[in-house]
Amino acid sequence: MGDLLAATIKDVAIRARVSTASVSRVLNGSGAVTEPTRQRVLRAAQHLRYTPHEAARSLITRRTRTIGVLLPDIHGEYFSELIRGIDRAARLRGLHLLVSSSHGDADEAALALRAMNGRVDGVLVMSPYLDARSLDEALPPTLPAVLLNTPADAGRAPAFVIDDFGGAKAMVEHLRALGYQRIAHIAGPGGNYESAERLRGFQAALGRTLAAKALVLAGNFTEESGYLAGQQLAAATPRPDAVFASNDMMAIGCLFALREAGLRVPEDIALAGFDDIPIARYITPPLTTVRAQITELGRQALDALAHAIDEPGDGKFVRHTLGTQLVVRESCGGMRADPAARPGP
Amino acid sequence: MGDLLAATIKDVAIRARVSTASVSRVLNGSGAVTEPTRQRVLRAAQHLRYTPHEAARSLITRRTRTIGVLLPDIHGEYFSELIRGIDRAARLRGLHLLVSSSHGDADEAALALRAMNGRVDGVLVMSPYLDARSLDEALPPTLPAVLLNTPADAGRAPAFVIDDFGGAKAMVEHLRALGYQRIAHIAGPGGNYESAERLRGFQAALGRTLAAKALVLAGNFTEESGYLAGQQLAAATPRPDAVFASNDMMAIGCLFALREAGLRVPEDIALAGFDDIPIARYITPPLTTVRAQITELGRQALDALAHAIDEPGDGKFVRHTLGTQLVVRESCGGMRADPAARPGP
DNA sequence: AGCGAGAAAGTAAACGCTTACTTGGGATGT
DNA sequence: ACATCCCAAGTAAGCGTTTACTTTCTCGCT
Repeated sequence: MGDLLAATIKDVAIRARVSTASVSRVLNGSGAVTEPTRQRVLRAAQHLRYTPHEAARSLITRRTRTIGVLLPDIHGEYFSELIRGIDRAARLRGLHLLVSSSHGDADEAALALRAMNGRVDGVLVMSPYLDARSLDEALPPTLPAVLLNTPADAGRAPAFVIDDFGGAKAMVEHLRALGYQRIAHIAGPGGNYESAERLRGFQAALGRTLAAKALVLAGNFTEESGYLAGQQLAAATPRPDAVFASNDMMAIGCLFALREAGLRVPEDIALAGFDDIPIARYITPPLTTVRAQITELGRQALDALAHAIDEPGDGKFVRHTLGTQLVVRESCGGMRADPAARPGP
Repeated sequence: MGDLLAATIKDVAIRARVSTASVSRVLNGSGAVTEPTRQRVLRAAQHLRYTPHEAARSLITRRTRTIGVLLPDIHGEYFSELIRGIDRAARLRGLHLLVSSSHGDADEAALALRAMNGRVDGVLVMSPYLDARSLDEALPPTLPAVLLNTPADAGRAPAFVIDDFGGAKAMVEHLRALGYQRIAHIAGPGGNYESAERLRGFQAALGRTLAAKALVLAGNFTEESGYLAGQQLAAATPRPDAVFASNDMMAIGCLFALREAGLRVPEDIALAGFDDIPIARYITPPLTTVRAQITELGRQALDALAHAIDEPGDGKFVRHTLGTQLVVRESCGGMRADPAARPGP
């Protein structure tokens, strides 16, 4: 009796000498069954190593217990922290994750989204590039969704966003309070919502006149783009006395370039980042940054999605903003006591 | 009227005034259809925003076009690089990824594996903790699988492993060649295959007598455990003159502890890691490490799995070993010219 | 003893799709 | 003009589940 094909509920039913309905009832704990029947079914199922075929099950129950996760092309620790938060929350609820990452443009994202039809009960979409219309078009109208770090006008679903504006503003205000005068910015990719918000925070903290003449370099959130920007900064005249990078990765790349150019951080030039990825505290000097609770963002978003799936038509498409926290370390000079600034037990 | 429920093939058929069979034929490009029919169907489908229900489709085709990815609790860039490699290769083949990460023990992994039945065409399992028997038990016997960094005796499926032993050995030999005498090791978690192999490589390079008295500290691949180990190392007498950490994350944590203890790297103590995660080149001093092509590992594994799915019963459960490469940077003193050692454009 | 209530188990109809098989013509060959 | 072949399109079975509905008993009650 080779088990070339996996056992089905029918096989179990035959072996246990009951109907498939009873097998189903036993396995799902629904309906009433006598103990002897229960035992027979359980034994048969175990013997055949039976596992229900999920596709068949979800066809009839209209539930896949899977949620789709659509991510842009994000790198490194930001990515892993986010997934970690989502994965944990999902596991807690017994949900599976269908992950599709590395989406450059809206078309790719829309395609991936369509392909998820019938595979997922809802989607978590991180689409810093998509505006409301593209999203509405891409999302099947029935599909519960939760948006992450998405522009404000994308009102088709609840959204969770990091307070990029507030965090950036606080950071730049901190730098100004420390006495830095010429603060430059390494921006994230164009058209990206988070990037834009952080830039806006940067400018808001500087005020109209200062912002107008501030040096803003283009980047794309990778270490490498930070490195390139760092080279330009080191060569600029007049040289800025502080740099606020739009994320930690770029700050780290920048740090490397600055050091190569013979500049000391923070003595010659202060450096700050955004995200507080785990590595930030381990570089030299430890990086002053804005803590964004990425794992928490993932967790909350998944919880909200799970809720939206269980209670459809709750209708309130609230936009939740997760606060940030200034983490002062040594890369900007003004070191203060801060429990988060040191690693360790 | 309202599209409370997503449109089905039937709706399309009715609207196009053809049978569902014809709709299916048009949409899948199978069978012959006249151009007028084709057009009608296409128009109807578009108008209804029809997307086939994947669960139904895979129920009959017995293909899900999805592969399961089972990962242990790995962190940071190792994780994201691996996923990136897998995701890219999957996208190229039009495959979806059902990801389940953060599995501590074998039981959890087995559970996750079972839950994937009927959802995936095959699985990619990274199970540095699982031995052959547990795996055989957990894996549905019919399910194509590819193993990642798994102990050698797990012969149920093809495996892709990093040459942890060779890489570690080469690194320690390099350290010895540089003249270091008392080389310590920060090990990875117990029971982990990679950890064990790297330790074995460390010992092999030292030779029996030296290995017997070498300082080996326990770690678990996190920065924090590296930090703790670093504190112990700084306090040890006699203090080692070099440390080989089982991965880069721990090396980075260790670096931080050493520096806190007032030690200079590499002058007072040399430091080396393993993996060459992207960040390794950006810390100070840039970390000498062993490059493991993690992205490539993911890519090759996925390709092999796709092949195993398309051509079942190919039967050759080969074990592929991916070579490593010594990346000499500054953390061990003996700086040499090496293109990989510097970042840049 | 007879009857109804309830519990346990079975029957069969979906779920949305693909596909082997059948049907119905029009074109072709003689 | 009639048989033959083929192509386009339709019919319906079946993928593995769940579940509403039905059947069959066993009890308890009068």
